Amino acid sequence: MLRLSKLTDYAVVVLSRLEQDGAVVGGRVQTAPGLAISTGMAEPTVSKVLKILGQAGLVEGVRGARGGYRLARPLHAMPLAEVIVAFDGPIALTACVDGSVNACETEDHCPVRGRWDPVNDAIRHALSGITVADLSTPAGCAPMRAAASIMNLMAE
Amino acid sequence: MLRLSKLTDYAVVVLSRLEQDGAVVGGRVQTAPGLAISTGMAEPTVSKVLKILGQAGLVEGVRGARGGYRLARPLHAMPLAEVIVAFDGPIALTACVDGSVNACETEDHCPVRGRWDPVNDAIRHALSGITVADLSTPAGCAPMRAAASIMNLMAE
DNA sequence: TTAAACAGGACAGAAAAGGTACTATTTGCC
DNA sequence: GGCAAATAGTACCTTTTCTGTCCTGTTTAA
Repeated sequence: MLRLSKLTDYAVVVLSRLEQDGAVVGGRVQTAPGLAISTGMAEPTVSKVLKILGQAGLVEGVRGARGGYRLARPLHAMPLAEVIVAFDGPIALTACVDGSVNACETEDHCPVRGRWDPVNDAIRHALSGITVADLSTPAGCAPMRAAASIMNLMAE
Repeated sequence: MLRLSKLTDYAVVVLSRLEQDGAVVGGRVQTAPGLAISTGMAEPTVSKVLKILGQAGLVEGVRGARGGYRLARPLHAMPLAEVIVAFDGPIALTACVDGSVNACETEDHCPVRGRWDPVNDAIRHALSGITVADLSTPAGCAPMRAAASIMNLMAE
């Protein structure tokens, strides 16, 4: 139906892990290699996720030796929509969107112009109440080999 | 953010056009070539859209000479979600969601597993109130700079 | 000075989407 | 009965996008 990037899912995992590791606001930092190990994901992939999260202002990167990442905000103050936007970009309903403005000029038949906006708004509204904290499990959750599983799933 | 197939958009156009042409329940039928002309889309593409809509039970195909398509239901009784499902499949937020339950045997380790469900539900709920009729405009439709705007949004 | 770690960009392989073409089947009409 | 129109289904090729990885540069604690 609607597709999210896998990186978005990874991001939630990484963010959850950061919180579990105490890499929170004002806390100590966690390195990308460390997160790669604890999440079971490949290190370059974790790095990529963290870089994007950093650009989005969701995590704070500390450079240099003894550097790493920590959450820029508590997860419960981090709207899921921000994560999605960071990885998937703003709502993009393909279609009339595809260049060729001139091709569309001749078509005053198209009854759909701009009509997806209510849908987009509805989805944004639906997402507005959800934070990353709502997607991360409580403490009891053990480290995840899941990443490997996820990759297997991807393989299909 | 969230991506829909182009065909989904085409479908809304075609459905709207069918209604405009009076190809409604119990009405006359409209042919795929005819719809291609009136919508400005390529004929094979229109055919593809109509076939899928037919399989989804949203339009009724009449075979043979003088055949064509008509709406299986009024647009206001046609949830947009059904159209989306027909073209984009059920909600599939990354890996864990679609199929292959057994591949995720270590599911109790995955902090995210099943956690996207609330998101999916929220989106489904948001869409549940929207019908195709809500997306089809009355006759005098404005040209599309809106599409260009959307495109710019996407581009970033 | 060195090493650890982030930052940024670039790239090849893989997957999916988009569009098209071809064939088979059905059915109204002469 | 035959022809033509139109849907139904399938398969294919091209293009685009995604994914994951690598490389180089920059920063900074020890």
